[in-house]
Amino acid sequence: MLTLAKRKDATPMTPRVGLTTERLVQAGATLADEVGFDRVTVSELARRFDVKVASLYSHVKNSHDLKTRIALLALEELADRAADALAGRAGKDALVALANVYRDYAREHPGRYAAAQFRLDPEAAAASAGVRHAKMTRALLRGYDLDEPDQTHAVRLLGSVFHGYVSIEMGGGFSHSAPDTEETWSRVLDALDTLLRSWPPAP
Amino acid sequence: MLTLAKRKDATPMTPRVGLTTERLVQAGATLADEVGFDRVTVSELARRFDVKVASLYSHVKNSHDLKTRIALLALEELADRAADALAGRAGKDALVALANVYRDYAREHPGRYAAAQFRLDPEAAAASAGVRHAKMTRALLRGYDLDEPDQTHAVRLLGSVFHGYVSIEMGGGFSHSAPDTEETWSRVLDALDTLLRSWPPAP
DNA sequence: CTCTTTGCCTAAAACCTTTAGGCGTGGGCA
DNA sequence: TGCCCACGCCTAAAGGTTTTAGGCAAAGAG
Repeated sequence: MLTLAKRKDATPMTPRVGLTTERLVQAGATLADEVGFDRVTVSELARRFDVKVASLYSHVKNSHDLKTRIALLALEELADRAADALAGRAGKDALVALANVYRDYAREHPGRYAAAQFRLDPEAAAASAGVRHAKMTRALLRGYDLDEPDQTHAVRLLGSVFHGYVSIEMGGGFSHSAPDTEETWSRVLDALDTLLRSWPPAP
Repeated sequence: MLTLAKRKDATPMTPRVGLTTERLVQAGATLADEVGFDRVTVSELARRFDVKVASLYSHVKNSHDLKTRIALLALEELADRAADALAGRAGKDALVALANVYRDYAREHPGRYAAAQFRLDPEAAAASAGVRHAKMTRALLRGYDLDEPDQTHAVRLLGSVFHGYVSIEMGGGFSHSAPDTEETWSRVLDALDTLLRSWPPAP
């Protein structure tokens, strides 16, 4: 739970709560992790800051703007983690590390992760950390021997697998079957490593 | 646009419109494809049937129920297409066919595809066509030489790639970069085929 | 021809979004 | 020290979605 300034008492005109776009986005991200990104609402946020709803509209254009900002935050956080994980690693070591960044982030921050999937309008997308992510995946691939355009293909494949796996797993899609997802995850990473090591030549 | 019964005239009490859960779900799916799954709303549906909102609640428990039903419809349609595509094919041929089912469906029916990703509660998930999908992917893998548990790992990998790729591509994630996604898609499928053909043994 | 069921309606409460305008409070400036 | 203005949160209000409760008329059964 968020613990924020309470001001329910009768004090006629109390000091300002100190709203900021920053704080709103942060609180929004926390809220997303608690109740799900789709339930992040301007009203709920106002409630948590113990402030009237309209007050938030000075700091955030509208609901969509709020969600966009949360998405950007999540992408940034993810990229930071990825950069950390990649530092000093190469080859399969780096592959596993990067893959786990996404998976762990999704587990620790499901709401933020969902936010990272939020459909951004082109301008926001361009200004997002999405570019950093692509760059880092490319960096990771330096440990393998791939030229263009295969490198781009590989970047996209890795992105697809990471995102696809994590999002299916989070959605419970792998639940009711036998081998635990932990084992599958490591075998999938093995397989990807093998694949990248011997990427099939164009026909 | 949906073309449905209009009854705006002054006829005191006109014949019933003929609402059914079926028709609502169908119209909901169409609506999803037109405006996006997240904008599918009981109100909008009522508007399209030219009927009062409350009338829908006899056919659908609530908004969540409606969305769940649309999701189930989409999963069913997808499974039907997959079954068609898989019939009479094996090996890489089958792999490509199945993969394209997902991709094409997402392109033709973005709203329905989004619906298929809707988080189902466990009961609904169990009753969904999700099982059929898993079975078909397993069937596809008969063309490759995989024993358990590797087969399950492979099923999950394929699911991840298909879903991940399609959903990133739909979200515009592959937009601003050079090689067109068509080429990547076919190279990714090549790669998967190669990988399945020589699945790395457990360590 | 009456009875019951079915199907859509009115009414109403609760909640979220968004805009417009108001008014203290605090920081800046003299 | 004191004045002023911008900032920060508020009230008010309109419009949309969700959901429940209860009503009335038409359609179909006996």
